[in-house]
Amino acid sequence: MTAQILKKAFDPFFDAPIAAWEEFVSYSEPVSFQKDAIIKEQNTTEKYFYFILQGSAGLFLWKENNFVCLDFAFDNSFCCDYMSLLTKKPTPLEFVALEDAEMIRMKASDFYLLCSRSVGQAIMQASAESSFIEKQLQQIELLTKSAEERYKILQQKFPGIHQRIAQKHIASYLGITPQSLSRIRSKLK
Amino acid sequence: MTAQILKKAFDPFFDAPIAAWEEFVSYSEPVSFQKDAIIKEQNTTEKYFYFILQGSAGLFLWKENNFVCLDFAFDNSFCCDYMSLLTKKPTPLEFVALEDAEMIRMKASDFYLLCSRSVGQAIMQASAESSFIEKQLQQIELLTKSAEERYKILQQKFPGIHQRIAQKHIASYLGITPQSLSRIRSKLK
DNA sequence: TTCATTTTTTACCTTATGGTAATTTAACCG
DNA sequence: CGGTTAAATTACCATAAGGTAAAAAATGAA
Repeated sequence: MTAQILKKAFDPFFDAPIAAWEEFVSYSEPVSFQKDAIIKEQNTTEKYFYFILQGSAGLFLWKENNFVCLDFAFDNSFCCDYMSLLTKKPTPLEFVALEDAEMIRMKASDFYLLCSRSVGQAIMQASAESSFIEKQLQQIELLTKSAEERYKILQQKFPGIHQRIAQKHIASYLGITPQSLSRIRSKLK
Repeated sequence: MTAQILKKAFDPFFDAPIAAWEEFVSYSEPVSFQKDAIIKEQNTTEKYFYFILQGSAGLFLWKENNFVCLDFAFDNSFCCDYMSLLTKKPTPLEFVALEDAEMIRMKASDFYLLCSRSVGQAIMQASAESSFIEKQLQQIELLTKSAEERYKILQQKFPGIHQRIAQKHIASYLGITPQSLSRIRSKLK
């Protein structure tokens, strides 16, 4: 059952009772996307909060003539254009399926509702906090590590990412061009 | 009164009743720091949540042989090693006064207590959310803007920052060396 | 399978930024 | 106020990464 999957996925991070996850799932609906499907278009407001059961997705931003990836999300993680969901305003961010994906999702209005309920509220607070921490870690990597080091860290965080995600997306996430990542990779092996 | 200052500072971002800010202040104590005072040492756990009444502070990370600045905080803003406060674990981050500063602060235990109270809880949730959004904006700047553009954006965000903060700290925040920032500045004028 | 398209690799040169060091300027302190 | 220290500037060269382009490889569709 889906609530069990959620509880298992998040138990290492914070202890929410199974009832909280069951409430979470009760507000959610299943949804699936094909690879490259645009889940949320740029300059729109996020309407859903997603949990990936299987597959992967990425949050992108248009820069000059190509996309930059701000975040990868894989199986058993929350994802969405969180900035837009929180501000209830459109953002230039695009949310894209990077593989065929099975997700569950909750309407934004239900997300806000859960935020105000005692059970769901702890989950939402933890979600905001862990999102901040992840972002700060990304900032630290960008400011203190070389592109090569960032690539190694990404591989440790998501082993096998190179088998699932196009190299150009990984390169954009690292803040370099696909050519540079290709050079780094050939140097490493 | 301090609660008024807090309400006025945050009214543009979310509407908390004055009672919430009064509760916030009731848990807080005044504290002052001299320029360059280390408010929290690296590899310790954050014990307080601060609000700056006057002055400025920065969050730093040691990199090889110098410090990198992750965040600046000026008058009328919250600050602390938020990652450490949330995880209750030590971080390599150092929190430093960049000018003589007047702050109020709340013990971490009171911060967690307020998180669980209905009034304070909204503030804490908003704090986590806005911290995330700020971090994501920083990540976007690092990934999509040149050092020169990032410098211009920083000046717009904190007008007069150059009169208050050492250039080497600004350079480290931008992800470049003081020499590079000096070159950019001489090119701009 | 074959063809078309996209992605990755490689090469060549350019550019932005880093490293070292010396000089000038500013800040700090007695 | 002068003297010491730290910070900012400037110059020189080194290096990591970008831009363009072309070839090779992989992917996807018919």
